[in-house]
Amino acid sequence: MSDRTSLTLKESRYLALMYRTQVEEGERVTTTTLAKSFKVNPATVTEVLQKLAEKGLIEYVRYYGARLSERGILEAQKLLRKHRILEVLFVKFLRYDAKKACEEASKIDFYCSEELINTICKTYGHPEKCPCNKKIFRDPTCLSVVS
Amino acid sequence: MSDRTSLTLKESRYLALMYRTQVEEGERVTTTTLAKSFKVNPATVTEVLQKLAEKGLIEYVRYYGARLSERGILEAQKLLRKHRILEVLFVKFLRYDAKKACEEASKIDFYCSEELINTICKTYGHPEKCPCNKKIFRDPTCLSVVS
DNA sequence: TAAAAATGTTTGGTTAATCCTAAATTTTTC
DNA sequence: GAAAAATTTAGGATTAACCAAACATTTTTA
Repeated sequence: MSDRTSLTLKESRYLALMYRTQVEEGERVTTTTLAKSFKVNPATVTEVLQKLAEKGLIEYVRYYGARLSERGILEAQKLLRKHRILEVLFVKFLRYDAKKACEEASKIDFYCSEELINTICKTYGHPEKCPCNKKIFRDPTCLSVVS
Repeated sequence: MSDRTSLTLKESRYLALMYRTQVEEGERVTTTTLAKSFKVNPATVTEVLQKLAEKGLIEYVRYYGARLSERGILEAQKLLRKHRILEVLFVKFLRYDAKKACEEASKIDFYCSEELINTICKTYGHPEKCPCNKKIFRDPTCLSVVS
């Protein structure tokens, strides 16, 4: 059986989307919204939300909606950090445009280690914004500068 | 249901290992060998081999062993190409040592698009060897040079 | 060469992640 | 407050991975 706390790919996608709606856009996260975004049946969303609540990543109120917990926010930021650092790499190093960079980042962000991401981050001098100008979150362990 | 031909992560790992034993070391691939390598029960290996045979990627003879088919060889080379190109990137760009580069590449190789890999390949002038000196296979569609 | 040992397969499970439909429940809206 | 809309529950299905134990085959060895 898997950790009672580790995230699956889909779960992490839910968190990231919830982060963008709740924190970056200040809107309530509803089941229907998520269902539409992920093109799944609302019943599926409910299931995932319950799982995320069990794992302590969201506070979930039946028939109302969900809100990221402290830990949920941190997890979402971790994924978004990975995603955005990869975007920086793809734009700067491979000269991809922002859209393509985003697409390719989406395929691997979840699987990249934090260590790898931090190395890239250092290489680019700890960038603060991704190519589409969104904030890149700090990782407190990612501070030194490449000599 | 998934494609009758597409590969899962584990299946692709089996192919890559079979490639290394069969093609690069000229040895027979046995169920036990695979079971030990992947630390799984032999019964699990048999299952995967049957699946790979169904998908036309290996020729599988009960009680004897398996041998990669033409298509299996191509698939294995695709994955190994991705893996090795990533190693080049991590060693040259991030100054990782070969071992660390291999570890990090293993986490994402399967998920990287061929297009991404080809862009990296071009950027490094179509390298022919990975940091541990193994051959990097050519992708016929990866020919042009970055201007 | 026959029995023992090693190897490999089959059978019959388990678990986890995703997803669905239909029915039931709750909330919202008119 | 009743109908409409949103959400959840109940009950399933599928697929990927895995395992143990029983069985089959091949190989070794005495």
